[in-house]
Amino acid sequence: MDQLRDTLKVHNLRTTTCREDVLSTFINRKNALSHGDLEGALGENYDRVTIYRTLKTFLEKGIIHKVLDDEGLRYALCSHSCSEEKHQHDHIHFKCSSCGETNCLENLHIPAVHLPDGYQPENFNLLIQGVCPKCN
Amino acid sequence: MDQLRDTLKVHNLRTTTCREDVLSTFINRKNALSHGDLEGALGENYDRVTIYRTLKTFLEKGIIHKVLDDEGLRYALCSHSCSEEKHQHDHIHFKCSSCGETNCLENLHIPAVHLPDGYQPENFNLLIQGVCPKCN
DNA sequence: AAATATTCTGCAACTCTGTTGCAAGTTAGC
DNA sequence: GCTAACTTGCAACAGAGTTGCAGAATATTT
Repeated sequence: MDQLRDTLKVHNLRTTTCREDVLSTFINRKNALSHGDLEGALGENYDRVTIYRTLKTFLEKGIIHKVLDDEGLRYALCSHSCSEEKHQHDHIHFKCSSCGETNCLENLHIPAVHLPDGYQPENFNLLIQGVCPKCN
Repeated sequence: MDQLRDTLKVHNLRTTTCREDVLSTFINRKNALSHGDLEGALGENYDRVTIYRTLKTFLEKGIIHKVLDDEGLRYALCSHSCSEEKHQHDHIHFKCSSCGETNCLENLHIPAVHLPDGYQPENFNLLIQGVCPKCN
């Protein structure tokens, strides 16, 4: 897929099979993935450390973003072009307590919150846990 | 402090110095604490494992709740009486990117969100990162 | 197409976080 | 005070994440 290479190029990253594979794993599975998920999917081909570093690089370049979770950290693709300079996310994350999948609800935005004086918000993260449509 | 003993008793927990100390640490510092914070404060008196188990117990009994965070897990006191059966939290967490403290904004509630059909929400967690009044 | 500079990868080693089993110590209730 | 039930500390382990370094791969220049 040339699209993978393009994405990497746009973010000034060299094309390597590991990066292509990690990226395409994010694209194919659509939910948020942990390092462990990726290691499970690609671990035979790449070293643990390489996967960690790939995630870190993607994070810095704005290709993926962190998804907080009761039981750890996951990552999901940034939909709108985030950059090295600024991540901009205001969508909601939903974690299913039945199947365990976490997904970005791209269409739902976090409602505005009026903070008391003195608080300067920069970054919002809303996680909703419950049962997803598939498991319902 | 008898209040500490009372709190423990209410939740059917035996009075031990470790539990009293952990509880009073949460009461004195008012922000959310990680296991590491507690180990720093009490680590010379108690074993790491004991602190872990104390946190786990408090969590199950509804004395503290989890606070999600970019860089790990913290815990904070439940203000309204949560129980073993049900935790009920709808307040907002604010993490200061300058001093690193995370606090519960007890007075601010998470705004209602209208989820698409099929999603059954059970649990909300909103983390706002930015600069707090102290660091502003 | 070859040489070079730059960047990535794998390995080894390590740190930090969190868990489990078990024996010894402590608490609460009688 | 005695007993049953619970809690703690220790040791050992599992998992998550990081760092340094040498060798391999990529992009670039000629």
